Order: sequence, then C-alpha cells, then structure tokens
Amino acid sequence: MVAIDTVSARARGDRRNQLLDAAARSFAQRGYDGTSVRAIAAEVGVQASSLYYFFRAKDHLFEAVYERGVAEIMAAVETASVMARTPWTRLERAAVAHLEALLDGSDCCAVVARVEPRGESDLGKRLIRHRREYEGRFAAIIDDLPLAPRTDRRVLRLTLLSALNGVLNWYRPGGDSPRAIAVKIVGMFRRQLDAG
Amino acid sequence: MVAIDTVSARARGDRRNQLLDAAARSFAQRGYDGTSVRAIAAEVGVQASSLYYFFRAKDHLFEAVYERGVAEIMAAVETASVMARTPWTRLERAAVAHLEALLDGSDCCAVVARVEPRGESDLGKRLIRHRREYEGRFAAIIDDLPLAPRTDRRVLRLTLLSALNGVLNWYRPGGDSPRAIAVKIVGMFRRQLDAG
DNA sequence: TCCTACAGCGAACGTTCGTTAGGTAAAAGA
DNA sequence: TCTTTTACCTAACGAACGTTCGCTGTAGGA
Repeated sequence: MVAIDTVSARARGDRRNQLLDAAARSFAQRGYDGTSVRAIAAEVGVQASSLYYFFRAKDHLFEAVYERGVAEIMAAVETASVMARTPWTRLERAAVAHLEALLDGSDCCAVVARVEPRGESDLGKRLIRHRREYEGRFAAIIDDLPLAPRTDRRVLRLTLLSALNGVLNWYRPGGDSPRAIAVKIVGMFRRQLDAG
Repeated sequence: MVAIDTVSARARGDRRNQLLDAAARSFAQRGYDGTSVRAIAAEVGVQASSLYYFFRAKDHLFEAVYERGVAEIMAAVETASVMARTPWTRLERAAVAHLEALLDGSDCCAVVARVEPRGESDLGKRLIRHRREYEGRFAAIIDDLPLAPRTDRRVLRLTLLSALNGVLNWYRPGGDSPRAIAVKIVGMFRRQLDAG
C-alpha cells in the first residue's frame, strides 16, 4: 500500500460524499418528499440500491445532510464572530457568516434553512435537537447585546433568523452580495435596539 | 324550492369547500408532496376519485387553496390597515392582521406562508403571480413609511414578511398572542428606521 | 313518466416509491 | 494462495401515488 493507489485511496469515502452532496442539492431544491432516492443515486451515477450500502435509509441520509449543514453553519459563524470586539459587530459578523453559508456554502446549509423539521417523527425530533444546538449559539450572541430595556430577545433571535433564512427565497445573484444583505438586515435592528 | 331544503341547499358547494379545507390543513402541515389526494378525500369521507369531480387535478386543488389564502390575507390586511391614521400604525395593523390570518385564520393562509412556490412549473408561475399581488399591497404600505434615507425598502419588506411568516414555525398557543408578536416585530424596526 | 344533471362510488390503470435479497468483480489481508 | 471485505450490481418486492373509467342512485324539470 506504499504505491500510488491513486484511484482507490482518493475514492475512499468519496461515493458517500458524492451521494451526500447530491442529496443536499435535491433536498434543498425540492424538499424531502419531493426527492427520491433514485434521483439522488442517478445524479451520482449509481443504482438506488447502492445508496443503501452507505446509508441505512432515506431519512438517515437526510439526517446526515442536515447534521453536516448545522455543523458547517456553526463553524462558519463561530470563526467569523469569535474575534469581534463589540457585541453588535459580533452579531453582524455572525449574520454575514450565516447568510454566506446559506448562499455560497454547501447545499447542506441551504437544507437546514429551507426545511424546517416537524417534531412528530423520531427523525424530526433528532433534527430539532441538531438545530437547537446552533440556535443556542446564536442566542448567546444576542444575549450579549446591550439592548433597550423590555426588548424580547427571544423574538429578536427568531425574527432575525427567519429574516436571514428567508433570503434564500428571494436572493438572486447579481444584486446585493450576501454580505451586503446581512449587513442591511442587522442594521435595521441595530440602532433602534442598541442601548449601549 | 320554497321548502326547508335543509340538506340539499346547505350542501350545495359544501363538499367542495370541505375538500378545500381538508386540503389546506394537510398542505399546511405536510406540504404539497407530503399530501396525497387519498388522504384529503379520506378526511372528508369520500373516495379519492370523487375529488376529481370538483377539481381537475391535485395541483389545481392546491392552486385553489393558495388563491383563497392570498385573498383572505389580503382582505384581512386591507380592512385592518385602511383606516390607520399614520403610515407606521398602518404597517403595524397590517402586520397584526397578517399574522392573525396565518395563526388564527383558515389553513389556506398558513399554506401561503409555509409553501413558497418555485417558478419552474406552470403551477409555480401562477402561484408566484398570486403572491406578488399581495406583496405589492404590502410594498405600498412600506413605501408610505417615512424612513431614514438610504433605507432599502425592498429588503425591509422581504425581511418583515419573512419574519412574520417565520412565526408559523415557532408560535405556540399560551405565550404571546399573534397580535403581541406582530407588534413586537414591527416595533423592532420602527424607531430605528423612522425618520418622520 | 321520462330525462338529464348531479354527486358520488369501486375498481383499476400505469408509474413511482422506499427498500431488500442475492450476486459479483476487485482489492486487501492472512 | 485462500479468504474476507469493499463497493457496487440486477431484479424484484409490496405499497402508495395521481388519475381515469364506467357505473349508480337520486333529485328536479319537462
């Protein structure tokens, strides 16, 4: 195994990631029910049954996509916001990173923003747990904000996240950049609520 | 026909509305692809084939639901906002009416907020036309707002609508009323952007 | 009384769905 | 060299999908 092993080594875990990416793209565009395992497999160039070699079931595949999406958004937001000097610039950087992840990042991130999990099934409950993980991080940033008294921080957090996620529905390349949009959105809350 | 004709007359167009309501409920909860015509029909107590007596196809039924939803939201917003004295109170009343329609109104309204149409199919294009009809009305209200210069009114409109529609994903009865939430959300933009 | 329109019914159409079973060529390990 | 594991394949399963078909009872109009 000291040899070149170009194909074999590079292909290790490659199909799995290809399937994950193809699934993310389709889930982001057509939703969970609008996506068939056959379509995912076909995009990669394998049979639908081969998908079950890597994933136990369709919903496990979806969960893997969702989990990766949450992880990628969290990482992006974390590295972008950790070095901010003031709470408001931290929020702004977090918002920019969040939006850039949705629009320029992998399709896994778009899935997280587009498909909101319903807590009825077992899968739904697990997805909600993943998502809460991230929202908790966002909530911490908002808790640090110096806000006018009697501001409902929970509503602020949910409003801001909805607004950012909603950009996915109307963003078109060529206009404002994701960064510019995020700055505008945060700016709409900023001066009004700032008490510092 | 002067007689009581209780069943017959009350039932005229009744099945159709029952199907419309059942469809709206399912579309709002499970989305378009997650809803089967058999499930809709079963909830009303008829066969799936009977549904095709009233609607040409599943997507026509969906469009009927969507169209009714847009109409109901527009009507609610219109009557709520028309008598407002100032632009900001007009926006606040519009937001309250919008949110109350989504949360307390018919399920058709929830469908409009929950399912964002994709413009690829013929159906999708028609749905987008329906939605634009309403968003135009909302844009007019925002255009009347005295805002700080260089405020992007388009982003404001899309942000506000995303925030309001997003409430559907986290609202639980028992906490703030829809009205209170809408007032809070509008209040977050109000003082900051107000230039009047 | 006959006729037509209405409001459905039950059965079936062909397709697609998620999933499983069993097999196979190639590579890796012993 | 033999064996096991990896990474797929083909074929098929039963169920569910949207939709169409022909039929039927019933009510109102002529």
